[in-house]
Amino acid sequence: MNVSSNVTLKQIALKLDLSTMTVSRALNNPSMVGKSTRQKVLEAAKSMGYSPNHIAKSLVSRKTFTLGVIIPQISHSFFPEIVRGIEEIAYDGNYQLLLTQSAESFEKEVKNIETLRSKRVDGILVSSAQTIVDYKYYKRVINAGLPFVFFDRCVEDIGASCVSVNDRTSSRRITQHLIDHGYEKIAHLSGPQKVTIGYERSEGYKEALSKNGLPVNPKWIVENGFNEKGGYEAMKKILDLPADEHPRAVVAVNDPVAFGAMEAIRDYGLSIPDDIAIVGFSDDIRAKLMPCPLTTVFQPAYEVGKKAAEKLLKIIDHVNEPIENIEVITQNRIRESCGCNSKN
Amino acid sequence: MNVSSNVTLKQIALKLDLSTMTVSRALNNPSMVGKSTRQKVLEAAKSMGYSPNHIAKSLVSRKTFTLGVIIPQISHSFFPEIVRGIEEIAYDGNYQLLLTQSAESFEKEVKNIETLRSKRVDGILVSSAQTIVDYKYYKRVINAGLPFVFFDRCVEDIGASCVSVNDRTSSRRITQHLIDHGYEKIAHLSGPQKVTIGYERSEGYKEALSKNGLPVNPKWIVENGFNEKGGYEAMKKILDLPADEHPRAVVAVNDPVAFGAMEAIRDYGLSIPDDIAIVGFSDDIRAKLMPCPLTTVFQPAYEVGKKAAEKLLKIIDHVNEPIENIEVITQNRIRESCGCNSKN
DNA sequence: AACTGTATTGTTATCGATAACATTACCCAT
DNA sequence: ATGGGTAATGTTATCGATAACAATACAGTT
Repeated sequence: MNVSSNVTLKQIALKLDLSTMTVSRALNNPSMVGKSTRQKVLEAAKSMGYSPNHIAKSLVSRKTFTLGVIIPQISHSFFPEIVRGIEEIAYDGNYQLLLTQSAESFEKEVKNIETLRSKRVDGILVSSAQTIVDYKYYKRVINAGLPFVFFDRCVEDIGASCVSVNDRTSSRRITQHLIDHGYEKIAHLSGPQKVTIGYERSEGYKEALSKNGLPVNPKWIVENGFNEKGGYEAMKKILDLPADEHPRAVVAVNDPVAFGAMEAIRDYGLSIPDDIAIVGFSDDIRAKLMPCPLTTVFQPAYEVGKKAAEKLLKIIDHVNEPIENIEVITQNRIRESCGCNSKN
Repeated sequence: MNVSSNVTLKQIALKLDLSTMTVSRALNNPSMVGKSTRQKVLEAAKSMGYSPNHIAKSLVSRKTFTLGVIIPQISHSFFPEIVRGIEEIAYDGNYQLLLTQSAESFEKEVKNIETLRSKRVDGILVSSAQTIVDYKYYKRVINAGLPFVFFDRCVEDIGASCVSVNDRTSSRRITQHLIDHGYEKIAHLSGPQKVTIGYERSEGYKEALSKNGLPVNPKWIVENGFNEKGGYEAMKKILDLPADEHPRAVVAVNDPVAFGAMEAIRDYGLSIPDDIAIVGFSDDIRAKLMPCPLTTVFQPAYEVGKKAAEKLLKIIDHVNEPIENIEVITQNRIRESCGCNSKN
């Protein structure tokens, strides 16, 4: 039996010989209704299994208590933690989440946003796809007045707030940590420069070098994606240089790339951190389990989700909420791959 | 400017001096409308930034193209992968997901389901909270005719289909693997028996022992939650037995428990697998990185999500879709902690 | 010229709930 | 007894879209 025959106010009213208005009031504004009437209505509603039709309510109130969330892939890196944070804030404010994945496809992203708009969500949270081409599209949606907040992967100067991690300064800080160890020849396994986090982390790396008067050697900067395999190959390319051109330390754009690089270093018979030190970014759950535990940067993903949802709710509730770039601060996780805490 | 002033059919109609019906038809049933009229409507709709109001449509059609999903915690164990599977199937069928978390609280779960019902989702997918007390509540919702599918954590004999992993047979199989190694004294670090996966995995363990004529020793069965800490303490309790009562192998209810147990074993100066062999369940991303890589059971989470969503869509579309228990088959991941592939 | 058919457009009622206004009944003060 | 006030309930219109039915115009047929 799949015919969800939903009970309506009208049916309750009919049964009790009342007007629908009275029934509605008995359920929502009890003080405006006679005591005995209210009692009868409550009983009938319960026994008939009444569930208020939120759709009809939304049509009148122009409010759905629903937020749209768009992420590249829910199971990827720290998105589960971000979504957890978003959901908790939403729940506390009586909102629910329409969760969609873009799978890094701009087309899917647009289709999802269009559907969310049609469903009249009260606001949208977006971590944009890597393949994004048409910023104008976002601009139109934002100008149409839909509350909008970017998180993690932001699009700048487009009239929307953004919550992210201080990628550049974090990258600069962890690079500085290597410099403080006394290393001067420091390589960088970078991510795609079109992606914010790829670009920002590279900039942080370069800033740290310049600030300390160290030269940036183009041979030591290799861009090859965000995963283990990319890291392995990128590192190999560097290790194929003559031994006297080898760097003494490596800054990887994220932990998986660092894992790949560590394997490459071992495959070359070199040791971490004695021959080559290395640091990552993201504090992957595996980082501390590496043969030489990886020094890396921890990103408070849950906080990012919370802050993004909080900002969105503020925009929804207050007409003149300002546009902000909110940076959630990372923390270094100093382990052994940088040369600290060495067992020797 | 936060006033999302949404364009309506009426506004387009007014501007073009047409009836709303004609505008509606131009957009949805183009063949019923004159060519030049259609052209004008399409242009106006685009230039005015028209977005069809799905809320109003839903009110008439009694269909929202939205599925409710309830999970304990999105960032926990394999839920991200399950949700990814669900979302992909939903997307292909033009549905979207309202994602909610119960945080293992039955009260939250009920509140979420009530809201989802009010929002008139076309169906609900549930992985039930551990603290669930009142199965009657589910029964009422299901009897009300709302398409309903459980996944991973199921409630049986309640009139709803269920998609899960073959926990019992998987547990029996991995236990059998230890027996095939020749081990006879096999302990079990179990999970809470009220929770399906806890109970089923224990049963599988016991079945394997009985089937091979091995006695079940109550001292070797310790129940202490689902995480590392619990595993550590449970294992400690067993290792505190006189040495001649030590088991030769251990079946842990999941990988985190196994990780904790492995630490306890090492802390007792014993070696894995030479003194005590151990197996886990879930193929946690860390399993293969352990000092002695953990033999465990891989659960195809993505498949579970896909199957659950597919079943739900079938129930929504076909009145007489039967109730089914669908089991997704696991695979052993044989590594070294069981005694296989040993480096010695 | 009257008739039928088709293509195109318009009107009305509806989905379920509620805001805004209207009505009724009854109590109390003067 | 009359008027004013309040508590309780009822009526109507509305949110935006669409199903069902209605109307119009014009072409082709006999």
